[in-house]
Amino acid sequence: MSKLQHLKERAFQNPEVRHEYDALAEEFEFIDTLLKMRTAAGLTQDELARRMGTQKSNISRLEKGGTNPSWGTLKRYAHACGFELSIDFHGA
Amino acid sequence: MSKLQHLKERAFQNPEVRHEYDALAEEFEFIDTLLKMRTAAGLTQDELARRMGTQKSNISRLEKGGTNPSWGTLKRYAHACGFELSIDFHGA
DNA sequence: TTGATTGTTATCATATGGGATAACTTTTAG
DNA sequence: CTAAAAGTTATCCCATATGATAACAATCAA
Repeated sequence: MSKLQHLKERAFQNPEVRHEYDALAEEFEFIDTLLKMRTAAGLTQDELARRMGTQKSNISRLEKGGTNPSWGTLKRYAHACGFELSIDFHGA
Repeated sequence: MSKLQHLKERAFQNPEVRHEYDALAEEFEFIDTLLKMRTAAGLTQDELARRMGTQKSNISRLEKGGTNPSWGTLKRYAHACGFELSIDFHGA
């Protein structure tokens, strides 16, 4: 195992660290999903914004993370990219 | 085809009607997902509310629909039920 | 029936999501 | 290099999601 791996494991012993890490990982994945949709649709932020009836700055804000978008906003984002969105839950 | 089916098809010619219908269907499915999580966890609204650090009245409001909850709220709901939540998109 | 549990509704206060605008930085094409 | 396109950041404003409390209705067991 690499030294880095070792440090990581040690750090993960701390629940605070672990939780923070997981939260970040989730957010990355979340943003990645948005970006995948937009790039799959071949749209710029500006074009997407227009389709959603909003401004590119707001799209950027969304895609930079750190916010807590509503389900409605996410659906509109998806629709503007030509997709449907669904939630599903799975055992923790 | 039943008379009812026939009426339905006629009504669906109207895009307004169609859209409204789809929106309702989506919301039903959405609420159903929430309910499925809570019942799977065997929780009452009150118990769930306590786990989420809120009130049962707010849970009821959520589950009655007509609102536009944030992604964060949905995740907290799921977590309180012992689930993880994920979004995925699929071709319209 | 009656009481307890569960869910609903109404209402208020507050935090924040999201719209709008403008200036700025980064990236890309010529 | 330079101009245009794409993305970012800051700010203001408003609508509304959500917390809190309380009274009410519905369900269910004893």
